[in-house]
Amino acid sequence: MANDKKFVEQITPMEEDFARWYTDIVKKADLIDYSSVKGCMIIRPYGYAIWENIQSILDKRFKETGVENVYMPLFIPESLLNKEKDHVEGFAPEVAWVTMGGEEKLQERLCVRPTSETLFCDHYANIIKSYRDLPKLYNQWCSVVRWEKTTRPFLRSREFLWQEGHTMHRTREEAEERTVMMLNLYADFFEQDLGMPVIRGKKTDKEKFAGAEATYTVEALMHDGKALQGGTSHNFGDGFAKAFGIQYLDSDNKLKYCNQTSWGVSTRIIGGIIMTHGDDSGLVLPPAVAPVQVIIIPVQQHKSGVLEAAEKLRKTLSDAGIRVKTDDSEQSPGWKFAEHEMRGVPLRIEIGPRDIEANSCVLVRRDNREKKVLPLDAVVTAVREEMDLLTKALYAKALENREKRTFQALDMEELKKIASEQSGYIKAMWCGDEACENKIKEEADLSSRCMPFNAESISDRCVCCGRPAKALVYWGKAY
RNA sequence: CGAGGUGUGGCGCAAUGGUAGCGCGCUUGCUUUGGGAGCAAGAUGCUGCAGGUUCGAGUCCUGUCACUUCGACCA
Repeated sequence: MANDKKFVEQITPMEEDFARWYTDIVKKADLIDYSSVKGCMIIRPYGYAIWENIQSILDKRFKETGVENVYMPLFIPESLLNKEKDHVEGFAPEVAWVTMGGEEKLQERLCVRPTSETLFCDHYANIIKSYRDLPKLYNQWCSVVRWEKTTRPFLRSREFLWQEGHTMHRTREEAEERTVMMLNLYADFFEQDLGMPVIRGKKTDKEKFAGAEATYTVEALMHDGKALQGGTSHNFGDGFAKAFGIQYLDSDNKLKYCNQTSWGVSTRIIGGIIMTHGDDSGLVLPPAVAPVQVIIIPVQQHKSGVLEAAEKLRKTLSDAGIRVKTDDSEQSPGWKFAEHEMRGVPLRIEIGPRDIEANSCVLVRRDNREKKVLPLDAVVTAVREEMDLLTKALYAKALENREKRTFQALDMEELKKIASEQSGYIKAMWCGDEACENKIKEEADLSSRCMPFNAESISDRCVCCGRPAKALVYWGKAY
């Protein structure tokens, strides 16, 4: 029965319009608000708390590998940005410039960082002298600006929050090792904490980072079959080092160029979480990053003892390190159920007179709405267990979606046919020639997502030109 | 940046060029409370912004800004 009230609060069903479903969720779950500058979003407390959780998990793991946090300036002088040719060409079309200081025109215009390679390099050139100074493992949490034409909350905004790690190494091998290490760190985070299966692989030259020798990526597939680049890790070799003169005196008394990496993930992850796990009732958050992991809903809270029992339960869970809140607002229980489901809270506990009498409570999971009656003294263990099961269930469901949406093609006809009829990944062999990549983009509207590590071979011919194939590529449409 | 769509109380919408209205939400009171509760009484508006046409503009025209969809470009 769609009474009016329910109808008004409803979000657009995914199947009807995925894009609207997405914007409904970011707005109605109070993740963001639009600001007065196009493409710059206000990340509201509930949305920012998700980011804080992502930050704290990753930051801890970075540091476990020896990484130190630093802060670089917001501005990059034009001359500095221009030092590495591929890099400028890659970013020039989308940088914002500061040309005035107060009322006076600046001698040299400054760009608002779109990424900070150049700043890190400039600094590293000053502080690295000897092999004893290496490696340098720096990271910064900051925002960057890229003047995008079309913008979407979390997925593409003109200013976005991210972390960018920049490391300097003695050898190419050591840099490569770091590049892969960070990619795997991201992949584990996506899979184990966020319940998002990813494909680890290498970007083609066309898709790699401006100035990089190799770009590795973790690619996730969204519910609608579009791909999302979750995080990237780049091996720069000594390209930037040569452009910026970053040299060290090695133990053999020879002056050598450093080898460099960079790696990053952004608030785009939040968009990925929404589009991977969300459903028609709203957001579904993986417990690892959910601002509230358990919401307690007192039932018949005006009756004596109910709020007290809820508070006791809240304290027990909170003391066990679980992020928990009680909703003791005046709304009806049914309203609260729907509200917290919309906000993606992973677990709900209902407690009312019936439960109190039986010394129990009702635990409900967000993903499948399964209810369990629990004795009060078993709550902590049960909550931990259910959070774990829920993350695994999210992963399994997302993996199922990806498998359902992964196809393969042996020739162009097949590729185009699948691309026009289906939405997802298409596996196909590739000769390595950018001309074929461009042709696939033009004719099938697909971009190369990545060349997975340890890929199988489904043919020895390029899907496009029929020449001998060099790699298996996952093709798709991306956010 | 190209083509479309939309801007009206907090939210969702309505109003042949002629007194801006409805639903939700909000406030107050009572009754309710295990899946978006009920009744009653209230409050809330420089119609995105700037010009123009007109006796009169939410409505027509021009410009501008924002959001949005689809393309081209990108984390």
